[in-house]
Amino acid sequence: MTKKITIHDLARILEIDSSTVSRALSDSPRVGIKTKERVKTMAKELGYQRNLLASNLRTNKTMTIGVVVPFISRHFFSEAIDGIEQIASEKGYRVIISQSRDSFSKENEILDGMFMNRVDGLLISPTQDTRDGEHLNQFIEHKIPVVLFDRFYENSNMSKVILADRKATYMITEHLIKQGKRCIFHLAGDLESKMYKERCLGYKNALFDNGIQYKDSYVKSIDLYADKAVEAMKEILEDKDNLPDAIVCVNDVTALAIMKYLSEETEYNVPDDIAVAGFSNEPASDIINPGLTTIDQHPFEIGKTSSEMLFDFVKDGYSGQLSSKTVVVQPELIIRGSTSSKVKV
Amino acid sequence: MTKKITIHDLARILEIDSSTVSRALSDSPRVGIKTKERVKTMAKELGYQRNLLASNLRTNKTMTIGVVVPFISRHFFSEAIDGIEQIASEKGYRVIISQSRDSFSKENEILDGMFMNRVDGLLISPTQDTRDGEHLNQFIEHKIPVVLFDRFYENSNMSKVILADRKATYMITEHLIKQGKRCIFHLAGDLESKMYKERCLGYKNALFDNGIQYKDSYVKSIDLYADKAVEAMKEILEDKDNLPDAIVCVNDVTALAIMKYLSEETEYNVPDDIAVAGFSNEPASDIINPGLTTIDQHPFEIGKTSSEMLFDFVKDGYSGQLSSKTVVVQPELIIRGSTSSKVKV
DNA sequence: TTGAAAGCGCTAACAG
DNA sequence: CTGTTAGCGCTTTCAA
Repeated sequence: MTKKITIHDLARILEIDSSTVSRALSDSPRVGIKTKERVKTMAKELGYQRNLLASNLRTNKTMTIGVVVPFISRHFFSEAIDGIEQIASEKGYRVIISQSRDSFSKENEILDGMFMNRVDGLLISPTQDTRDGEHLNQFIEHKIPVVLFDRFYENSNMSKVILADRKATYMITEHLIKQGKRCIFHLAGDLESKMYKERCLGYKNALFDNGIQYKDSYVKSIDLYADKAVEAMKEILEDKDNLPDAIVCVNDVTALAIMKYLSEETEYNVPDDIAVAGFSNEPASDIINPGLTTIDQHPFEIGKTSSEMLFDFVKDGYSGQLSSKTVVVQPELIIRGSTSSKVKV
Repeated sequence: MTKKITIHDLARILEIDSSTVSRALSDSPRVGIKTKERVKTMAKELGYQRNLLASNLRTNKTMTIGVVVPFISRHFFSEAIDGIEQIASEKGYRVIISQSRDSFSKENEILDGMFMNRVDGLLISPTQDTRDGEHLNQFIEHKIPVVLFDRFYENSNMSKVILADRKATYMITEHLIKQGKRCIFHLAGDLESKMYKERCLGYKNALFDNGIQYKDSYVKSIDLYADKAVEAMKEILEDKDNLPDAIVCVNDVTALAIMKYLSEETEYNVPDDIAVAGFSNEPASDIINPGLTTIDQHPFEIGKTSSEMLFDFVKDGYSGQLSSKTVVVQPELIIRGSTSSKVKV
């Protein structure tokens, strides 16, 4: 193994001091132009690469931000990460990413790891089960900026970038009502979770505001998997006296599963008998026929925005007060054939 | 800002030496059980978190591996990363991920950064344009294990985990032939790229082995975007004397776009008039109707396998020779309605 | 079982 | 413009 070159090696060869080498390599104005060149040339020649561990230890900065998401491979998060990464790399920061797999204890481990690695900032979309910000305290205490995105817990007075979830389902539901739908069901997620609670609220509010009757049995809270969704739909369809003419799903995966089920295994037509709406605008929702009406959450923008907010804090060194900022991203209703036969496709 | 606690702080408070604290915290047998407890309790109480920068600098290990992919948000890669992350976290390693956005210069920057951060190993799926392993040399020279996955360049004698691409398109094409298709087109990617070249070869070989006639005009090489694919398809359909009865696409995105185009804007029926096959088994391909016949590349497995291979090297410290291992993952043909009306849905 | 001391590679006062 | 010196926080010999 070729021993790694250090500034001392360069210094010895060039017969100057290692501090001069260090300055030369970081383009300090306090070193002669000729020496600078000599150093840089030699550095290149020997394949010198600065040891960031040492450098970071010394400067107490890592130029690295940590990103924690439940699942990297989820469309929403991978898009958001894309946005985050773009901003970070523009600012010369590196990004380290971990997934909690929606496990609170894993999330804790990750956060400890990131703290030990001395990230300069943290972007996190907490697990479903995260009910408070206790585990983020070590960051706050040491003035390491934290920005939550997409998901957050109640009463969190931390900075965050979130979607207007309530408004989103409100928009969907209102749209369905305008289509003449009157018996609108809602396929919900875990209602203990702030996000799904909000989405459910938007749905209910829209019904209420439009004087549409609502029954508790219209809301089904399930584990958000395709098979669970189909199961729930079957149950719903069994009650012949209370058939839905529309269903607002809390995400696209379940909505798509239900559409597939309806078209392949039942006689119900989408959207005429039963309209189906999703949430997320997954790529697949534009590919199927009819297309799935859904909400675009602009994940890429959310990533960019939260990242920009973080860097504002990083730059100012949290100088101001612990000002907690909240940016609410506006959802976009994408109307496709699954709720409206007037729409082509 | 609460000053960060160090082992020296603990040492001072407990009136012992910092080296003892260090040993206690890393559970060295060379420290008394009682002291160990005292240290750990106090550490917890004060919220001590080891500074990994210092620790890593000292031990010259970071317990971190680097992962470089073209696009994080691409289904294949996010699944692969999932697999990688799983193995790494089992072994107690952290993962730092970057995307090259298929830019060779960005890839180079990333690699330099990872080297400077002293990753203990590297997993990389190079850009399209990467034609040699020059920029990986610094890792090799310093005996930092490198494993390529999915993509690789020609003549690379580095360890890698790849898909049997040629076999995959061979399987697809053969399947189409068995369906009675005779005029089979191929929508290819950049044929300078090893991977797409291989896929094209598989297609050609299958035709040849089955005595099916082949013309150069059957292969269209395009930029792999949905709109380009539709464009190419339109062109193909213009030549009424040479209409295809099947088309083998080099990925799902293009295949799905073509299916959508055919069903919405033409009279051609899929699969009876024109069968369509893709490559990747994107989630959408199972959701549309008819389903898209495609290849499952087992990205999660590829991630796991390459990660396991890397850790074998990391563990052995590259001890053996520079043995370069290659694992070829077998593709799985997923037959759906887009190529076979006998398959339900 | 514990302490003393050195040093990983780098940066940044301070001096000259 | 350059050198000297100290030290970031940790681990690890060596010595007791």
